[in-house]
Amino acid sequence: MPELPEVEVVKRSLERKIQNLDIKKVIINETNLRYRINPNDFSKLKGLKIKKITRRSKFLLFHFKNSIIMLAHLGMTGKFFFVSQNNRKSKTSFYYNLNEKKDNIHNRVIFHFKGRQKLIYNDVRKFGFLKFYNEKNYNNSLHLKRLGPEPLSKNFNFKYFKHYIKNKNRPVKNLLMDQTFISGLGNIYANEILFSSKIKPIRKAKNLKDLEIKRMLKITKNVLKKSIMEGGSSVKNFSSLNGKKGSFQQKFNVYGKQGKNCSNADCKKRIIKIKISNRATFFCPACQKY
DNA sequence: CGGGACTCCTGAGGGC
DNA sequence: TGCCCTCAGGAGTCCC
Repeated sequence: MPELPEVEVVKRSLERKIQNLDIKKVIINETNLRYRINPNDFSKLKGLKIKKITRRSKFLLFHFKNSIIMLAHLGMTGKFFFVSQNNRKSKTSFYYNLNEKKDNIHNRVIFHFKGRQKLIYNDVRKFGFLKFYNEKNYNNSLHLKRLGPEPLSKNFNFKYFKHYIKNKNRPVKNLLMDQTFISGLGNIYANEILFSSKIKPIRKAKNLKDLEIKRMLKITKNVLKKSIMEGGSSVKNFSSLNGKKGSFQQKFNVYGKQGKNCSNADCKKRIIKIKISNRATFFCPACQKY
């Protein structure tokens, strides 16, 4: 799933390519994404340049001329591709084997630029969306206004964390996935952060000790930074294009590893899988005992 | 108001 | 081989 590091990587690689290109036309193959597409929004883009792309949490913001902002969310399976003149598809996003012919079925929106380049929004499951705002109102949008701090910002700190968890009976894993507490984590990183922090996913948030909070803060930031540097953990090894499922999972310590040996060398236990709030949760019963 | 349950969607994978 | 079932889950909405 695209989480903060993957979205950040997409942002960086896309921006280099499409900044200052002029939109010639936009072809919409599917209007029924997470939110129904209004083709009029896209026809207004004709002749406009993309000034810049920014990221907030897992959202991408395309800043066009005329103060138009397109808010994009990749959902589960959303991907952007940039296709240049030589027609070589440039992967800016991840995960699936891009057997191109077959995958073209899922090209939902295609932005054509002057000069024959294209930006393709591809999304198998249609959980993602493209929605329009302007420079004045986007921050108050339904999607952005309630978001918690960026994990890598200094606003995500001990004081904030400690204050927030007071009286919170929820499992700490739910807390990590709660976008109003911290924005940008999803199921994979929540599982991995708890493993590295040696904290049991069902632990009640309010019972976390100060030292554990400090450990989690540090690990959260480190895991995300490292993953961005490596091009997004879940993208790792994907560039070979073989799309073998195991190739991206091998980076993980617990996610999808139920029944496998714990990756800590001195631990003999196997990773187990449970459900928390109906979400798959993986942990080592020995390393994450409390 | 907090938080759990449900919902959208399609393809992969397992069982028989 | 093919059919059917379950699972994957971000995040908005509903409801207790």
